[in-house]
Amino acid sequence: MDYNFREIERKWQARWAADHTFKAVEDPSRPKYYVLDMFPYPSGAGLHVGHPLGYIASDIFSRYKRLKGFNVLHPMGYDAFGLPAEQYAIQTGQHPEKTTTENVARYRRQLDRIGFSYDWSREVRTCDPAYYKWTQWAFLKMFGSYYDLDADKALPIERLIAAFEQNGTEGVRAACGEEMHFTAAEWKAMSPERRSKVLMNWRIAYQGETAVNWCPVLGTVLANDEVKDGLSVRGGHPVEQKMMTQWQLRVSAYAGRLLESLESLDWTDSLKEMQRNWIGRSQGTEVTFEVETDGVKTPVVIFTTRVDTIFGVTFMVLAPESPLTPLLTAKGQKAAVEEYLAYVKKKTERERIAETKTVTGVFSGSYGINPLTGEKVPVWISEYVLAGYGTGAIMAVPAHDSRDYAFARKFGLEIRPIIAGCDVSEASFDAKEGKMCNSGFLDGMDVKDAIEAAKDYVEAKGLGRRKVNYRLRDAIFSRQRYWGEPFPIYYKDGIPTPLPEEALPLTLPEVDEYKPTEAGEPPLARAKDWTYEGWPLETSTMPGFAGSSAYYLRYMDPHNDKALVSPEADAYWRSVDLYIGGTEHATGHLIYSRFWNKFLYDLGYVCEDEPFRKLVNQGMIQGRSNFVYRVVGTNTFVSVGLKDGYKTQEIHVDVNIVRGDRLDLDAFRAWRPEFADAEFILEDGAYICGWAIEKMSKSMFNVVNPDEVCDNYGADTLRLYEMFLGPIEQSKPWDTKGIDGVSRFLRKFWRLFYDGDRFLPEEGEASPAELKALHRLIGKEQEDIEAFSYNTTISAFMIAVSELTELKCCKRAVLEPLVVLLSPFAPHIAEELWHALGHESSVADASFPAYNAAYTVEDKVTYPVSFNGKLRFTVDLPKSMAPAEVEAHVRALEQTARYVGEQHIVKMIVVPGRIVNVVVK
RNA sequence: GCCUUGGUGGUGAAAUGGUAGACACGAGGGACUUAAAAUCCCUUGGCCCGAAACGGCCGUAUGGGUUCGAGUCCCAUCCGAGGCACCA
Repeated sequence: MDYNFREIERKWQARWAADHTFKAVEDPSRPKYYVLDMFPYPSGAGLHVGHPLGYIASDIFSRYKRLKGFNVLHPMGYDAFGLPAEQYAIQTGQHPEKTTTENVARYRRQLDRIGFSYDWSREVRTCDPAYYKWTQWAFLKMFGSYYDLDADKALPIERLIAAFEQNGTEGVRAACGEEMHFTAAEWKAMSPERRSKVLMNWRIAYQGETAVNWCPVLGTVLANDEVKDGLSVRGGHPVEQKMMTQWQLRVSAYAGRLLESLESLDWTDSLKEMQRNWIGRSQGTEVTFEVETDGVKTPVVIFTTRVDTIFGVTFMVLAPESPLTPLLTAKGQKAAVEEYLAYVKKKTERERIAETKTVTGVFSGSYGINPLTGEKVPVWISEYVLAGYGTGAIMAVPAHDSRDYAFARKFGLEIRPIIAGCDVSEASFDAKEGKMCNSGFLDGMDVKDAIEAAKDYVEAKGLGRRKVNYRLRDAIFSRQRYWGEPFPIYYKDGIPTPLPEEALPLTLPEVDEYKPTEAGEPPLARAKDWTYEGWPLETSTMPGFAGSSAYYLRYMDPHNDKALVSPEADAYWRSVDLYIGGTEHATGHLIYSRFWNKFLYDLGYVCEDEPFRKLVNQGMIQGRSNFVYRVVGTNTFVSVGLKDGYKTQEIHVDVNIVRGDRLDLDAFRAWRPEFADAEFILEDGAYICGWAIEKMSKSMFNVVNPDEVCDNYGADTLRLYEMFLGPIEQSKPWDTKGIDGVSRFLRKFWRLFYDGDRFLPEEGEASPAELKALHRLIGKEQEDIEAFSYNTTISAFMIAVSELTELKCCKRAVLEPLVVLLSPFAPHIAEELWHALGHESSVADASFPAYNAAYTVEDKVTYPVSFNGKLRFTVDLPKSMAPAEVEAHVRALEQTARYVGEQHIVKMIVVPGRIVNVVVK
């Protein structure tokens, strides 16, 4: 019997599905392990070989953990709401649900061929009303909560309202948009509209006006992580800043906790660092400057991390969008300021980024008073100060801040150094080192000490206070699009009002077109009767990250229609033990999910504070493109090695008709009609293609479909090969050159069991050499899988199989454990052989063989080693070593021992005349 | 500019501070075969000596350092990848 992978794989995939082999059931008597992949967006293009890289890695780990006795939860689903399906719908008029369903079916077919151990009974789709009911539910909970700074967690908004009724804002410490103060009497006197507006200042999900990223081409706002270099991540369309009223999530309230608990996570340092930067904690001071405008005084709070440089302040700067800007514009400067504001406003975000080096600004006509020196300094307005960070106003110290320096140089403002001996003739001196000067009471202090001393001073004198700022902004949560979750909000007398929980899910209505209305309203405004009890419903929808923020919780209890997840299921599965996915979600999904989870944790719906314990980032698989070279003006193609002799045109050729850079000539002629009569200039009888590493994409003809690899080599070979390619965290090009190696390995493995039709395994005792090969592999595999070093595990496998082949091993006692060891990597062939060995149940239910170190130790003899006439230590040497060699070794050891001195040498490995390994206790 | 990474044969890559290049691909040579496929064996970092060797020298981006011993640790430099970027 030959290794017929097509038949074997088809057979076992059908069996696993029919037997529900991988169905996970809560079982408190067994330890759980939750392995999760980042669920895919089912695009129209289908899977390419890059997608399954992470899925294969997690599948191997799942199967391994299962063999180790864990009750493994390994689910899969689809992030099915999103822009591409909607753009397609706008173009074709097809309902996005239709294309999404088709794409999902195609993904599923492709995934099934690779033999994953998913529990498909737990599949979720974010666009399914039974699923998004819980996305809407969470939104309602956020709408109904505020963040209490004393409790340091989210609490029901009713508690805040009760506090307002008692004492107004007095004594309330809670995360909010702007500082607000009112008494209980004032609160009670407010109209319902006013109260609704005021509460928005505290709600965790709230409606508020902010500068948003508006993308005119997509007709929607975008979150910060959906914009890169001033262009939308999806589609690459220009994005501009615009003030708009939008739904937002108060993620900023969780900035401190998101930062702190990062420490406890088993994620890579680089990913944690990315999140740290994104959250951007900075410790500084808020200081109040009196600003005088046409004789009127206004207190202006500025934020700085360097109060110690306050004696070097020579001007102040306001953000153009700051609400203070009109207030602080003096009459005489009004025209100039307005002109500048108009100039800033018409710039797109992209232009703003492109021109960061151009310094612009305008004088406001006001003067601020330095609270420490009483000195008057001019107040300027410039776009280099951001309205959204700190207080939107700064004190400028050009001598010690490079941005202030550039501004001062441009507008001829004074540059006053306050650190002794620094040179500011060419650039600012930003370093926090040196001795203070020109700084009153700080003079002579070291800069590091001055920072603290200045903070203490400012606080003691009541001029300001210490303040921690975060860069992390609230997430804009509405999109003016069709294909997303509708908000469970209606407008009663114009007041945003939550739908009752019983009304969920609020399902997406049918519309005649998927475009915005003529009036510029979102597509949902086209829906007939989009109302609740006669009142209009919200017409925007939620963004992509809404549905993906808590999907890992839904897998724990996917069919529950009473709760997102039952307390029992949550208490059993708790959180994801291993999460595998790409780094591209570092500042999006992975922040939102953590926020969402912490919120649910605060309200007591989940028992773990963090969703993803361990996270592994798989690298990307790039494409390896191939080229042919057409001699210009002909239909003749010249092989790469000879192309320099001709004038040629480089043409991408489909990598699927190239093997090992050799072009399949007939397939090439059949590929395109215009190449049907192509002629070739060969080298060494073959046409060799050129190549380059590029992104895997249709237009480069370098997309390799996993289906084709499964057809030609089998799923087991695909799995093994993708893992053998290199460490999973690393990006690497897909190159089919090496695939024959693993394919050969599997056939060799098969031949340990079958010689033609003869089934070889037999009873009887295994030889020491055979056991040694087996146990070395067991030890190595355990160690490597835990470290996600799958490529070295596979190498160890190849060595073991070569050894056993050479030993002509046919002992069941060796071969049977070998099948179990292989099963996480190549489950189909393992299952087939496992059943051939007479087992009824799946190899997935076998247990991982126990490692016995005794078999791997070589025969050794212990020799005493002495120097200076005293016995110092012993050394193990192979039994087979000749006496003369032993003598040489012992002398070498003595020499080394002299260096090592009195320390005790535990182990030493020696080759003739040379010490190789000394282990010192 | 800042942060995080990485730099090892023709290629993908291995190496708790201890014989660098395991394993695999490719290449070259050979066996089996009418032939091919499949399979198996040998060689394969560079240079040198030699009839042969279990011979010698040089090699992990570059330059220093720590160590009995450095691909691995420390410092500086160069190059690549990813992230952030007027965040005061």
